[in-house]
Amino acid sequence: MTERLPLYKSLANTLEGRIYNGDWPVGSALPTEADLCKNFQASRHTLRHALQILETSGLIFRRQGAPTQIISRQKLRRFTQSFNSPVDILSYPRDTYRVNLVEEFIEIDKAQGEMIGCPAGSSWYHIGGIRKRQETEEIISWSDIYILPQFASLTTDPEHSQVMVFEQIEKRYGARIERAELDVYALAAPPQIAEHLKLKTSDPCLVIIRRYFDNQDKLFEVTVTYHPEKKYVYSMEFRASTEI
Amino acid sequence: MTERLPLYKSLANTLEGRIYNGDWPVGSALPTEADLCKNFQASRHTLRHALQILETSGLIFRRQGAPTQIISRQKLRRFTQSFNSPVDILSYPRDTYRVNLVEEFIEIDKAQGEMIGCPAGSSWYHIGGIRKRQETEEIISWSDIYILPQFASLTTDPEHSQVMVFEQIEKRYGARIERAELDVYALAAPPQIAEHLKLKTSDPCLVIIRRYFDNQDKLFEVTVTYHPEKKYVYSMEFRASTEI
DNA sequence: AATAATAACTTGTACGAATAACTTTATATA
DNA sequence: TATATAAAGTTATTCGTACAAGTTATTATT
Repeated sequence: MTERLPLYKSLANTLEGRIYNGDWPVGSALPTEADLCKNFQASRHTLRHALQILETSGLIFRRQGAPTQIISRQKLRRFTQSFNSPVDILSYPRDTYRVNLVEEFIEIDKAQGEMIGCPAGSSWYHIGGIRKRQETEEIISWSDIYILPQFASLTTDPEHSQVMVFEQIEKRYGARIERAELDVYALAAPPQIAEHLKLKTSDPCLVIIRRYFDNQDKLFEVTVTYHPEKKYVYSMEFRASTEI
Repeated sequence: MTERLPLYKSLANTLEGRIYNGDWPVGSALPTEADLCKNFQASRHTLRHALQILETSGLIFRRQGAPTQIISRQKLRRFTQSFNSPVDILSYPRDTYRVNLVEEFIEIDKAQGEMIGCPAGSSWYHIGGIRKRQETEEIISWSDIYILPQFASLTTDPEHSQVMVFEQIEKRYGARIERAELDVYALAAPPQIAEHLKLKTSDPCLVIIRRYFDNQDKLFEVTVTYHPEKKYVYSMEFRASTEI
């Protein structure tokens, strides 16, 4: 049961404990590698292996030439949700498809700008349409998709209705999603939307706004979707992890 | 501009390229460390540093004694959302507080079981109440909190109304959240809830269900919150990362 | 006194070597 | 043939040394 740990791991544990214990307070510097080697009777190689573990745990910060700094007293417990693809962020079933009913170049007014998160007066290409389930033809949602005007031509792509718009942008224009924002709230269905979704006005809707930013942090696509009550549940899972 | 990379990094890049190129297909084994050292004219130490980078990138899998396996052709692009504390998953403003209006031991019926995600007939302690903003006394939400019966006594804690229930459970009973599920959907306010939130029945509500699991994957708390239209927006941000 | 050059110190990179621990293959034993 | 043992091969750990590169403190210069 008493598994013998390798020296570098045991050293890492010891140092972690000493830091947690406050022997070297946050903000102060760790002793030099040479000193630690002497104190713990370990080779520099072994000691550095241990320090590397503390570094990836987020306890210390190292910079060539400068003393090692203590930056945290304990490993953070983080809760992470992760996806391998932006498609999973959307989590739409694959057996659905989109039907475009509106396509137009527009200039955003003040109210729209606040909703989608861009300055009033900016120009976008607007695609409005519904999403249906392939088998039952059931209407799942209404979506307003706003993309930069230079991407307008992608609606002529033959596979347009089957593929997510940001996937087309990534493929055809080389833009890469670096960051995405997601807002979720409940709203009484506005008259136009209600009509398309075959609802009564004031029926509850789940509104999901997604904003996609590229590697220059420039907003290049916004989608606003309206889901009728009970037709859609947005689900997520979070996990604790001690990795940095 | 041509920054000279250290040998181990350059080696890592080269190997990454060769793997991407298919020189060693996924599932096959990388040449031994000794062979790679000979081919690339590097010391074993340097080579292993490079391999470690590939390992944390998720390209190779290493096991003492066995040959190194190729497990992926390229670094995954993952989208992650991470928090330092479960409180941030909730993302409630800190200037709010909870007022309990119902406290009771209950047995879950079928409909409740489906909603909160536990078997019908199981026993829980139910806390029902509203959340108010500290300054304006504005009502933000109604919440139903379901906890295991053995945790019932925590409602007597003096700081109960100011602290999240799972925080109390973590502190007093030592249970740790290992995993959390989150469901979000829109719903017309049920009569009782509407009354507490001072809404009309059928006014739209945002329903958020959270399920907390411990390290044995046992469900130990479920909260169901109802937010009136426009009072609450659930926001998230995702980032691309090439770290594993 | 302010600035530039130098020295001292600290971490990063890179080499070499030996042994331990683990896996797989080959061999011997029942 | 099936099982246990031994051998060979591979990665893991640990020591050592030297120099490079970056940071900080000291000294020299203006």
